[in-house]
Amino acid sequence: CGFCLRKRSRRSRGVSPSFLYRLTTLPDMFAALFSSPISATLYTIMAEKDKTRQKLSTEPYKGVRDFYPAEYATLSYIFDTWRKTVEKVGYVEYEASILEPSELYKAKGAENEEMVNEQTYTFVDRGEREVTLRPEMTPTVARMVAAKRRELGFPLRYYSIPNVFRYERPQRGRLREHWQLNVDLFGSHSPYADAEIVGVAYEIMRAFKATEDDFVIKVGSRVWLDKLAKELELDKKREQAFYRCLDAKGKLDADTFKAKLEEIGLPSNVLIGEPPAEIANMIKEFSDAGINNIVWDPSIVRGFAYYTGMVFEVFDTNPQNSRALFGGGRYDNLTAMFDDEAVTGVGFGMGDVTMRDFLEVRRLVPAYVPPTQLYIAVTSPELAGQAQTLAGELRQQGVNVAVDFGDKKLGDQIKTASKHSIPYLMVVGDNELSSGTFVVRNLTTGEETSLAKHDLANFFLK
RNA sequence: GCGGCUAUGGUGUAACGGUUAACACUGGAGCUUGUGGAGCUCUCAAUCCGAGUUCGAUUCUCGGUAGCCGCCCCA
Repeated sequence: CGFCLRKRSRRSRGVSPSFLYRLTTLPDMFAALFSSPISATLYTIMAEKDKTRQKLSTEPYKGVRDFYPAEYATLSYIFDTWRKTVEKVGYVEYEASILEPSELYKAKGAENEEMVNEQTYTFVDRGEREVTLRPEMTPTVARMVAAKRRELGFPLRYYSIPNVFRYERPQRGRLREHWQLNVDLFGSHSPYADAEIVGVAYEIMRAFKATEDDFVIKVGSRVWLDKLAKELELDKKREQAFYRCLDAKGKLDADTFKAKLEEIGLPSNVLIGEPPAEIANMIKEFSDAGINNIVWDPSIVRGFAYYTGMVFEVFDTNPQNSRALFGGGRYDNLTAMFDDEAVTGVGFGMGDVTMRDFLEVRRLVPAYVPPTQLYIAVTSPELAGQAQTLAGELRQQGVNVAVDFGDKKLGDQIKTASKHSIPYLMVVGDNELSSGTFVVRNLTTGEETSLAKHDLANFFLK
């Protein structure tokens, strides 16, 4: 009854049941066969076998990413650009564990508790402690600053590139794990501190080779909004509805936005007004310095977060991606839950995912070049040892060299080098070893350079 | 948490409900005794999971799961 098993067998040899069925027109016979004890037993055995053969999925966990070298190089490029830019302005890097006690995120009230329960990775450890994978870095850095407030020295310029986790449904630009540059300037109320942070955001965009036309930084003010709310005599509920409406503004067309405002009982011209003097001054100074894509926009609120002063968001000017790339602002009471004396701060955070999307759309991601500079192909396995020795000498002189073991055909070895995007190839065989002259080939251009052994390292180090 | 679309080898695609699930690329072996992207030969490899309808399901229905897109949320 081979065909009983056909469906389960890996390679079907023989006749299919449906084909036989059409020939025979004897369904009863097959019904009998299928229900026979022997075939039923065999079927069960095969099914069991299939189960034990089941392989693990190669998919990464939901909402997280694997980074193969080329992708990791892009991530590293983003990190390097971040680091280079903020360190130029005096920011220094800190790090902490991804594990935090859950209280850290729940402390601010029931609303936060709900967020922790529903949108974080939280578990109980063996010591009955409730632990959360950090969903953001700000509480951590607030804790660190509060812990050593008296010895740190202000103004304090800190940055970090932590991976952060959130438990929610992945979608475009939002995964369950991402890396987030956090830049914070603690301990100064100066409007120049606000300006420095906005300026760093600007410089980061420029460091990624974005032009001023590619993005715009919109600056708003919670102080301005609070004053407005007071003038309009908004209660807490209407104020929240107002902010929510402002937050959604980017997604709405002008008429829908006006309608929403009217729903709350606000005039449609409610957002017309002059910026606070410090912000007007900041924008003017940027403009004087030749930077013209930083503008006043009172509709910027940055959600219901802890911001208390200047707030800003960086927008992609591409109409197809009109969402905010990232943003930040001033907060005044961040360390309040640890310490009586508040430490003020201004800062921002930006994620690697949105940054990568931005760069990809604008073709600003640099081409992948592996750290390996040279691949040595070997004409026979017997010469592998000598090739290793030569490679060792080159490494001593600072060249990154990978060596083939010579157990594949020369052509295939070259293919491997090419597949790995290694820029240069060199063949080591009897001829080269006896003559002491080696040919280095550029695998992109095909250009070959003949070099004596003692000139090899120089070729790569120049 | 809610909604829409999708799900076939590693990748990209194909298959009126009916023959052994096809093709290309990729991987492996070779044709080729030391020089890559070519050609040829051989080869590995798949219908997301579970029910249902049917003589028969990759195909139709339902449920689950996953991916993408949107909503909610966005610290």
